[in-house]
Amino acid sequence: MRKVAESTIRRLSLYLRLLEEFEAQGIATVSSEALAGRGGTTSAQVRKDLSFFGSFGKRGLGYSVPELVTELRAILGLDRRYQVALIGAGKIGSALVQYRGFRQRGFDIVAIFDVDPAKIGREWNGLQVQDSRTLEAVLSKEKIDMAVLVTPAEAAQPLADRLVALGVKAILNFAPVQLNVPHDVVVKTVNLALELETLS
Amino acid sequence: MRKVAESTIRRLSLYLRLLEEFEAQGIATVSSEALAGRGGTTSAQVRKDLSFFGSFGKRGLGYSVPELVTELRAILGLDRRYQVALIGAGKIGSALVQYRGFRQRGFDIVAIFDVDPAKIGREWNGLQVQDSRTLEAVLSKEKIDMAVLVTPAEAAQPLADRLVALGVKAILNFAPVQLNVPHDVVVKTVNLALELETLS
DNA sequence: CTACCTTTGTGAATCATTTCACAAAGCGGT
DNA sequence: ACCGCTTTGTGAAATGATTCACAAAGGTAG
Repeated sequence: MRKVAESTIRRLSLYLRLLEEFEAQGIATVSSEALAGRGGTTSAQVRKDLSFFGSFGKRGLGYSVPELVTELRAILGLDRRYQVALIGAGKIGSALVQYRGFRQRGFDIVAIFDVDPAKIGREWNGLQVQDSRTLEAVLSKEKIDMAVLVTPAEAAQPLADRLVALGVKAILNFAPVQLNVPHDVVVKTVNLALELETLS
Repeated sequence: MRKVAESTIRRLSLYLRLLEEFEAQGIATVSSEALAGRGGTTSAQVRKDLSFFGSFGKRGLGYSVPELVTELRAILGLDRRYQVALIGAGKIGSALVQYRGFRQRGFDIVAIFDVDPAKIGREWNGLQVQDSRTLEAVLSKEKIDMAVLVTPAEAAQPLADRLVALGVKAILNFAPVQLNVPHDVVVKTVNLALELETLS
């Protein structure tokens, strides 16, 4: 598969969400025009995005909603569940554990770590917060697909290094630092203050 | 000012953060090469980004750190403080209120709203959660610069409409929906599940 | 079977962003 | 004052993403 722009992937994700809404409303088929209207883009963009992966529509008719949902799930790798470790049991971490959107979309948080003795041992949503020092011991038994880093800036890089050493290939980083990782590891950094800055 | 790409703005924000680190370490001047190294980009990119707004460096020498910090703050509009209203006092909202990064970067949360009677009246970080129905009454007195929407998907659009009617020109949206607003209002949507999806 | 209407899929054209590459400029040493 | 080293600022080239526009295909009705 040739490489596809991140912006395309984001839009495919969006289409999937919209299609699931259509499906819930019992709508059986949808045109690129209709999808674009809901998604704030253009019909040509929708068709081009899909065309990177094949042709899923019927000319004159549009796309079958359930069929396209299935295709998009496969394209985005959402036809399976992912095991996620959460590193950092602060305020944001706590919000993420309870956030239903993750589980709904196939991401299961299966382990939580922190360095703070006051937090270690506490139960969060049925999971015990574990000591960060046991990261290697725990994660070599329990295989995870990705990690979410929610730590202070200075703790992020060392933890990222340890995760990489454990074979983790995808990290979602909420710490306001640029992480340095080998190029076969994907890092996505979300910086909340930065989002506000782009608005101002 | 001619229009500048959002990607440029994001990088400028990143440079500013890095420069503040350099400043804290007492480093007086920095080259585009050094900035690029820390920021995961290239020196040409750094220079091009800055060149949209003027020329701030000295050939052969580089950029004065404190000077460039000041310039970037001005460019990004971070040389003043912003009054922010938080709509939705759920888990994520609660995390955001306590998130120091916002205040540090010049964003002050000055009002919190929710519809849940169990939450209304509670104190959060020195602020009382107010009834969403009083949005208009409160915000016509207390002028705000931007709003952060942290509500369930179905509540987001009506609230966005009310905020727009109140003259709010910038909204940071955490609800997983595409908001419909007039084109003079800037909306930035952050979808946490979507970030994980682009990793998978 | 044909005419007509609709909507896809996709090259080509346009528009945007990034990278290249180099002249101009600042500094230090002699 | 001149030379050599460094680093900026910026047109030009290359690359990437979006939009256009239209032939091909599917459906329906007569």
